[in-house]
Amino acid sequence: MGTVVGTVEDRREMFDVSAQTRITPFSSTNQIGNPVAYKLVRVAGDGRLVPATDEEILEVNETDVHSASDACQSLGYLPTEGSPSRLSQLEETSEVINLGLLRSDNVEPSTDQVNSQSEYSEEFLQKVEQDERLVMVSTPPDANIQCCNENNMFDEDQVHHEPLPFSSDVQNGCDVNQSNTVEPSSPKETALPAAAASQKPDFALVRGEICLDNLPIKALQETFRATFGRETTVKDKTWLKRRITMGLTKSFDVPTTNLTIKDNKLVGNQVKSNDVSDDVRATNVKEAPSSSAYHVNGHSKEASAHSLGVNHYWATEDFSCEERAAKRVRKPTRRYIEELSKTDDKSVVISKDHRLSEKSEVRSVSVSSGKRVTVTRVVPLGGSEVEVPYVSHVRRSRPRENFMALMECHTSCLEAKASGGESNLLNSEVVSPGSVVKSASGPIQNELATSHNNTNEENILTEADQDIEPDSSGNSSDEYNNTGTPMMQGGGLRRKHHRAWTLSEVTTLVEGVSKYGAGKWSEIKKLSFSSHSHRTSVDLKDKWRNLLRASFAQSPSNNVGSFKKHGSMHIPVEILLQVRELAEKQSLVPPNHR
DNA sequence: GTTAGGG
DNA sequence: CCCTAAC
Repeated sequence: MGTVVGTVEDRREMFDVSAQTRITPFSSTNQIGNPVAYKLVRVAGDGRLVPATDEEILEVNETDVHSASDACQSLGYLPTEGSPSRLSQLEETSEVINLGLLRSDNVEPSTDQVNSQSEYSEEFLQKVEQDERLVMVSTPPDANIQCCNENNMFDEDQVHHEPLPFSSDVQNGCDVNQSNTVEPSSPKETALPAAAASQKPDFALVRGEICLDNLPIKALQETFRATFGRETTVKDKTWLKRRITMGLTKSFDVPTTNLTIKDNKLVGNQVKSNDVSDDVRATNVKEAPSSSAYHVNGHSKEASAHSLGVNHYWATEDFSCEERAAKRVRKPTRRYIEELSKTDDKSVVISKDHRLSEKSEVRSVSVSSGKRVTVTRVVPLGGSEVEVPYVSHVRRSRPRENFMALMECHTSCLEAKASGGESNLLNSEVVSPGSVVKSASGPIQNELATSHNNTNEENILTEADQDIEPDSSGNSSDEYNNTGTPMMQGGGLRRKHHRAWTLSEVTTLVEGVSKYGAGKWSEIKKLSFSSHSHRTSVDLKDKWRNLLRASFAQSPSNNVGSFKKHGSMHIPVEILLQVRELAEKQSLVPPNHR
């Protein structure tokens, strides 16, 4: 693969984190378009990494901001002045704060960068040693496994391509690895390993797992600050870990792409949207080595794992767009979106796991080596953010209940005013919100009883009678008591208030439809159902829909007096026939005719 | 705020 | 009955 047809848009994929030893958070100190690079440092022998702290970031600032912008230019990515750069947009958009920058040394290592790098990697070593003493107490150095991920990847590369001079070094003990340097002959490779080896042979630059597990809270907080560019006062270790992990994870999300650089120029790249959208996971797991390749200066090095496990942000966006265009007229519901995002997130995690198992993971960020990454999400709560397991976020309960009750109360107020009288009813309803917490069983039985009675009585009720229907006064309080208790004894969710439609209601509805027309639900509600405080216009609509179904489901040959075979309520066939008649009539008659 | 339609 | 997009 590695075909190269690219659009300018796709150049951002150059920001493929690709094994950079740093990612670039946009810290508060350094806004938009002025990316600060910071290093992730692998701490001690176990492969754990911590992001650099602010001091270190500052150090980096001078050199790397500069080199980063160099990178942009050499890659053809121009954070156009005057208009906000893509990065800044990204920054604004979400938690995708950290978008890794492809460093220029991928293409064109300059001595400047090299120097600066070796400089501050030394500083890091010191820092690391401190950290080590601080936190690495219990972890044996030989636990250092994951840091070789990238190396393995390069190993693969070796198989497929030309041998890489430094790959063997790299594999032995996970030595310093600057594999983001594409040119093996770059001075960096000589400089850095030396520096690292002198102090800590085992020390490797980022390239693998970040283990936050054993960090003390303080360190976590610092890491947090380094990652997100802001302080945190949270002392919850778990929260911090997750938060950091998330931040880092997201920073590694970059689209899968093909991209070719030749002679320090971006020759082209290609996002085969089919490939991407087809099966992201497949791409992540296996395909990438062949699907995303960097060709630099004649050296062909596959960036596989870099762009591989990665992001679905853009990819899935395209994907879902396509899908939507194809078969959706309606906007996807929130539920749909959430479910989509859920599966998406899952796939990310899964893919990463896959890659872990394939030892080709470069950027998997897991909370600790063995443990699973918990998929969580952060929800704002009372000003602070709370992390919750990322299960379906669909609101199944009805927070709106009170609101609905009020609404209904309101409407019934109006109705009461309009029709005069019924102040008793009104009062009884208004009281109810205070008495929300009641056991559900009582009202239910009550409700059933009353509605049963109603059914019997209402057969002879006329519309005029309905104002004094026992229903009205008797049920209204029940209704609102139910409102507050959607939970049943069993703990399951139960419908808030199920009130069977009485025959009189049905007939009223039918009459209303015949008078005002189907679809004029609010009118019908207002004019015919004024006394039925509980049937909303939506209810009417739903009921009518059901009636229609019932009426058309029933064979026309049925005689009057026969009843629905099964169903909670027996709707006399004459009513069904009437419904049907109305339906047919109204479907023919233009709505405004009436 | 109402209506339509899926769930 | 509930939810929510669309109007």
